[in-house]
Amino acid sequence: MPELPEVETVKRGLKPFILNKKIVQVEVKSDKGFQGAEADVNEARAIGLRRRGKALLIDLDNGFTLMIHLRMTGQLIWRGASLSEQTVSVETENQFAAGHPSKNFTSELPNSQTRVIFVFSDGKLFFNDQRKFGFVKVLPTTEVELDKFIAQLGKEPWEMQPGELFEKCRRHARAPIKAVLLDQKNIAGLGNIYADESLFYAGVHPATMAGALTEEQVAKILEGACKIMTAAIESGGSTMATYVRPDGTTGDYLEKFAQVFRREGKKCYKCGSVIEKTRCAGRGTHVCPTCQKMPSEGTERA
DNA sequence: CTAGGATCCTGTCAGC
DNA sequence: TGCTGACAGGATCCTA
Repeated sequence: MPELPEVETVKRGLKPFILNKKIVQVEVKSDKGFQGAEADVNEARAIGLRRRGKALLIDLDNGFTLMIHLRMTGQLIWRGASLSEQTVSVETENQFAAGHPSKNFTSELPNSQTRVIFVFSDGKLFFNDQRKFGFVKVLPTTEVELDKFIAQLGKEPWEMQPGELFEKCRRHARAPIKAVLLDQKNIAGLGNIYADESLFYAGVHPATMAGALTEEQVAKILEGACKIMTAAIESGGSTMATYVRPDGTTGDYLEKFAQVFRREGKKCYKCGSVIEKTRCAGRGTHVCPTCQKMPSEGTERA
């Protein structure tokens, strides 16, 4: 799940716990989840946390940087002192959990999904991932911008002008607009949730060919992406606090802001029509059939 | 060059 | 209950 707002939430939430702290030891449980040399991390101090698109960057005081990508199901969980061997609740102090919401947020760690453990002097940072798509990569700080993923990344939504996104749409004129939004080379940070939500905001059907959109429509989509993601960050992205209900049961953090995502079969908040789930750009896609009109014949693509 | 599909991996859920 | 197939919030690689 982790898209831009979730990674930003991880960055902000983790900062007070690990900034200026020293990594005493790294325990790699899954080689696939750790690229680079452990020796370049041991005994290093975290001196800065940054984010580019969906990538989290932790700069160390020895000239190296940890690049962490959570992909679909990654999560970062901080447990202070001796909290790792026990279950915790939202009220527990000195803990923080964000990323893909799952029961790992509150359960004992490590568990079978733990890929890497960063041991600090006063706590542990767990990198968990149900599927092994996410990774931690150690690279020289000066080479972060040269990393293939970072180098190709499009602009952050807030730094992009509507005209630039419109130009991307013209470049990919025959692709559905949703595919254009999901391609990180065009614009950084949008994933399946925020692409669907931004398109609903703009009243644009996801299957509309990008080249058929007006500059005004593209501007509206970009405006939606910025507003929705800002609101998501302010409400805490996907953290334990937004995932665990007051009574302790776990739920869906999307309930708090999603207009269409995972709302198939339910009524549109705007017009009352039933939200539909279809497939577009190879992904599950949610639309309000009334608010997001299918373009006229010949301008669509399944 | 672009667009679209397969693919990495584990877990869950619907349907039989 | 147990099995099977579809699908899951990402990004890359391969093909046409």
